[in-house]
Amino acid sequence: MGADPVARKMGFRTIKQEVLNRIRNGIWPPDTLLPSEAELADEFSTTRTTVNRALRELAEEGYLDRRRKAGTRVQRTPIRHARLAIPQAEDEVAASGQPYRYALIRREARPAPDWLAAKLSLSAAQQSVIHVRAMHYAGSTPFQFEDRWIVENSVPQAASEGFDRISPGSWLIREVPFSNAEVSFSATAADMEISSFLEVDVGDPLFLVERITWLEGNPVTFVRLFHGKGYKMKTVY
Amino acid sequence: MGADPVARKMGFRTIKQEVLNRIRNGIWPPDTLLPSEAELADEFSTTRTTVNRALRELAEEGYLDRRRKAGTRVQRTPIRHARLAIPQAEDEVAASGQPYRYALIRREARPAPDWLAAKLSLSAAQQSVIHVRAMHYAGSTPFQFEDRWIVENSVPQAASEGFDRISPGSWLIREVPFSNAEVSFSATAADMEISSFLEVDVGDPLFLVERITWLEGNPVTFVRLFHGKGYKMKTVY
DNA sequence: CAGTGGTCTAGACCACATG
DNA sequence: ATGTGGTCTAGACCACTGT
Repeated sequence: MGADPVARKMGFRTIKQEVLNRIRNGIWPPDTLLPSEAELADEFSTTRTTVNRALRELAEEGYLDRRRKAGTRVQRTPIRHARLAIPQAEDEVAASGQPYRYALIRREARPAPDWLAAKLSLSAAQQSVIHVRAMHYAGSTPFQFEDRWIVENSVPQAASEGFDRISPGSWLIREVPFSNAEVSFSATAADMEISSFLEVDVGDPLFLVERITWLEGNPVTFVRLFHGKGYKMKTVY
Repeated sequence: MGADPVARKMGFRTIKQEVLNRIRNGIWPPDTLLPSEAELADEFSTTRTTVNRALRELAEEGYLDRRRKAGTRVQRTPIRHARLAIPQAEDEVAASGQPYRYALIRREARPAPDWLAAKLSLSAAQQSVIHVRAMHYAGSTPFQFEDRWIVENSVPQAASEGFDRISPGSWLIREVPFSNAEVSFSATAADMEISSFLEVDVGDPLFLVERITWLEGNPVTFVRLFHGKGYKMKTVY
């Protein structure tokens, strides 16, 4: 065997695959120090640029750990990441082929409650918030109950928006498209109000998505999205 | 104004930022066709390689849509993706600083029930499965109830593993580290058995992770992970 | 067919972390 | 101090796809 007699096209994809194979076959067990980029480039008869891209992507995908001077090592436990889309209710319903409908329940401007001020670390100037509750439907079926708080100081335009035709989510994505967010997923029990809107029994388990959004360090919005019975968030990795 | 008088270091990061700014400021509204890589390279006094990396990453992050010949366009609705790690219970507990404990409840080899055979599209040779139920604890607190099915034909080594000292999850990651998976997250109600193990009331909402794993097209395992009260899966994006 | 992105080459300089 | 990855340059050929 030895070197491949008919060297195949050595693209960065081929190199990624070959490196994965060597890890998989135990040639490079976890924690192994890989040869340097220069050495690999030589072995694969290619340039360091190409090797770099292959290794950089593998590191991004969780298989390798790279550090300057220290070199490239095989991760002890490959940390796999699922990539999951966080779609708007509207898009999610539309993707299922059902007609989407939005309905505002209530919109009110008011001072931020203490728990919200604490949760978002609101400054004195950010104490004025807008509370919006709304429903999203897939056809005639309740899809999602939205309970949202918007920091007026961070998005002044919200003061003049009634949210009776457009959902706060869609509106925000248009007004503040580039933001950072912290999301959490959990299970919770339906309270009386939510159960009536989602048409489930009180106490029924609901899939809950909570998200805090910032724009350049300023808190923009906190939202709780309660999903109807049977909802599953799926992904592949 | 016009051209920047003191041109700053034009790395691919700077270009990414500048492109994002132009989208954000409405200079390049959604659906806009961006200048070609060559033109941008010229504008930023850099090479096409650098521009390519900037745009490629922005496309990967969901901001741009790139097609040969068609060019690069601004996404209508930026599709944001959250990257979330799918850790082993053991790692998750350890990360919280609490002592981890594993306890096997039952392990039994048996023919696959019909629903499982259907769910995994099991062939005739894959009808023999191992059913494992186990608990994961954080200190003395129940953390996770694991209900797992392993296809014996796909992982023959499982036949001689008792799973009384090592959890099926940890064992599988060692034996079959490179697999594809389909994951779903949902909320469910605790049944009598699970509620007793997780020390919650029957009917209480539980966060449920379900995962099907394949190795080169062959079904390896199906697992349901029921998480204790108050569990939240968090991520940032 | 022609224009665009996709990728590779060959070489260089630099930042950084480790020894 | 030195080796490694991080990044950039300048140029080239190719693959795909819209016109």
